[in-house]
Amino acid sequence: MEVSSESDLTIGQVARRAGVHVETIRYYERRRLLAEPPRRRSGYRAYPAEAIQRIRFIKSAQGLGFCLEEIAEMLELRVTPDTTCADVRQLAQTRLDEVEERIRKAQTLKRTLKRLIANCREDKPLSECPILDAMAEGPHT
Amino acid sequence: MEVSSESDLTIGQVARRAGVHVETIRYYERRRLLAEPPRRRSGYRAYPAEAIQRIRFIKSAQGLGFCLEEIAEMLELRVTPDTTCADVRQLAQTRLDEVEERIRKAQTLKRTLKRLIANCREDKPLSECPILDAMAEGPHT
DNA sequence: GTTGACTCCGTACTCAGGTACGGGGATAGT
DNA sequence: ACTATCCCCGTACCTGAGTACGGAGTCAAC
Repeated sequence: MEVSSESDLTIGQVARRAGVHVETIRYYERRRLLAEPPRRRSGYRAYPAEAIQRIRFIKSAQGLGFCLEEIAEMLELRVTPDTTCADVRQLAQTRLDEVEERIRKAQTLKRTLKRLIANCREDKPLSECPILDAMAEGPHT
Repeated sequence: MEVSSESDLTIGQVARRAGVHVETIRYYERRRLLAEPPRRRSGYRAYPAEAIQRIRFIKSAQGLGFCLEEIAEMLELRVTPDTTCADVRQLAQTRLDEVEERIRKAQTLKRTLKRLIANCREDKPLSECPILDAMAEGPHT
């Protein structure tokens, strides 16, 4: 943890290096995902280099399907004494369960769509279209 | 198509039978998914029984992953002369492609989460938590 | 010493698919 | 006749994750 104020970054520099927009950083600050950084006398935010890592962490966790609130929770955990790996694992497990559920639902959907499309190979008039018929019938399985 | 005005339904009756809220029906009307129904002298909407089927169609198509705009498009097709089953099939195929893509992405995600959780079986301190470490690293594969 | 790029701030807007609110008239049951 | 429920309408609000706007101050380069 270096404290040199020479190497501090502006919000724009952080944004470019982390691959996000300036507004996104301010948004994360509002959402308490990023601490309020110290300011220069001009009022400009002065970020330490670690800010970039933290934003990458956030983006990365988003890529794993976590929402910002959950990410905030993980970042909290990280500074709360006496929490263990198991607490984080619990969050990840919940996410995994949800992802598996999403996959199951999507696969049901896929089968239904495939079946409908397969039944619809000819240039029938719409009045006989099996896809429209199926949708007129209620829930799919 | 019966035109008996005796058997017309109020918006609340349609809503209950179709399993949606009254406001949802008004919303669909605004979104042009449902035609404006005739009114009684009181101003109350008077729906024919077919309205229920149409709403079920919408809900059913939503369950297949179609958004309201796409559903509106399908409902349009249904009354446009010279469209065939093939036009509807095209819409369904696009939806299928998207669903398959979603599944692929979710499966990658699932594998990543599983791997992370598996590496995290012990009650390590957070400082060594492989999940947090992984998220600090950037995009996942 | 001036231009152009950057930063500040608060607020409002985006998308989708609804849901909620509130004041007023209509209708049905008793 | 009274009450409970239903319906009318327009408008505002919700979630999530940002994006956009706009006027004012600041910083760096030439």
